[in-house]
Amino acid sequence: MAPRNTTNLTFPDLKHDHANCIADALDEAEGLCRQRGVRFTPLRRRVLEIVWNRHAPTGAYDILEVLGEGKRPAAPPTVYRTLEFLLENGFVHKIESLNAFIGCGIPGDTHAGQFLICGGCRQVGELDDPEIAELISRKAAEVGFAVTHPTVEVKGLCTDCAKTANA
Amino acid sequence: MAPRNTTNLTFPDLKHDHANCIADALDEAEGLCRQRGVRFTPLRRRVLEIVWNRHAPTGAYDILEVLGEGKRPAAPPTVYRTLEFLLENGFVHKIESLNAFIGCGIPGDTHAGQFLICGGCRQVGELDDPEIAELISRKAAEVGFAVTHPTVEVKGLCTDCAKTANA
DNA sequence: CCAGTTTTGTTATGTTATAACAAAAAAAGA
DNA sequence: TCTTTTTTTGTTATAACATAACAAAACTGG
Repeated sequence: MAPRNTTNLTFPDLKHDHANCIADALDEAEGLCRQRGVRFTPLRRRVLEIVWNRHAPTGAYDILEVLGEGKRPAAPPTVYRTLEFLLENGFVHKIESLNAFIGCGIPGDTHAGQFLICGGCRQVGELDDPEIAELISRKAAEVGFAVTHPTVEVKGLCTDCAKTANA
Repeated sequence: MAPRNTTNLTFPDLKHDHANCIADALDEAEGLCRQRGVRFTPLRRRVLEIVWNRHAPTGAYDILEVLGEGKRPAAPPTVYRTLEFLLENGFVHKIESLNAFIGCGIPGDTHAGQFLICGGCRQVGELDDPEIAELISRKAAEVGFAVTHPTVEVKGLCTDCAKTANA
């Protein structure tokens, strides 16, 4: 099985098998929906596919535009509702600082997500480090705060963009 | 000197001396502006005061409304520009997941901010733990990502709200 | 097939944010 | 001090992001 992109280790590898990575993500989502007894409708599949296609943070209105191609154009609530479903099921994450959505590399396991947002190429890598999550929860607990959803969004430069910046 | 609120340890203490905490924040900002050779204009002072007054995440349009009281109402760019200045100088933080702004408890030292967002009372505590920042930077570096701005926004319940929830 | 539920469509509107340019105020140089 | 330049603020318009409310359609379980 070809490696899915946006692993928990690094940035999307530009050399990866993109067609397969999308197909895998869709298959995985479908399986999880079946397990959970929720419906993976054509619309939901399509929206998830659009997000994975971009392989980068995608705004709701971008999705809307793609959805409309060919067919009668859709309205915002269609997309937002679908994204809500995909978020609840852990198939996408929302990047708050970008008002955008991205496919989750590790659905199934519900987690908050730790995102590395490159200011150069605008790509986002997902880091899911339990140590970070745990440290945050522990430090918060020390001041009496019970964490339910620890989100980390860090801005910086990915390897390639850092190289370019230095050159 | 009365304790400023939103410390780096806990939630805003409801018993703190609010009038002084605002005055201190304004004085501190004024001093830093002088040091830096930038202008702490009446508008900038006023916006920062409004944010501190709320002592909770404040939306740009909330600020706008307060600014307009009495005078001729201001327009959005006035507020956004002023917030931009306050952000650049580290006097306020933006909470991305709330699209809102909050006074920074430790201006002067530029830092990304780690926020504890209570889902009960909507208060936000600022935690500025160097260990967390460092761990994030280190883990990111391990995958070749150079962090410039590590932001943490965690949702959960503060001590009081957790108690209430259990009762 | 029927009743109930879930999903999607549709219209309208609310909320957050910025572009572009004009006016006013402050700083800097003569 | 007067003039030039820079910075800040005002103003108008619009872009970008998001949701409420209700109607229609599609699916589910009896």
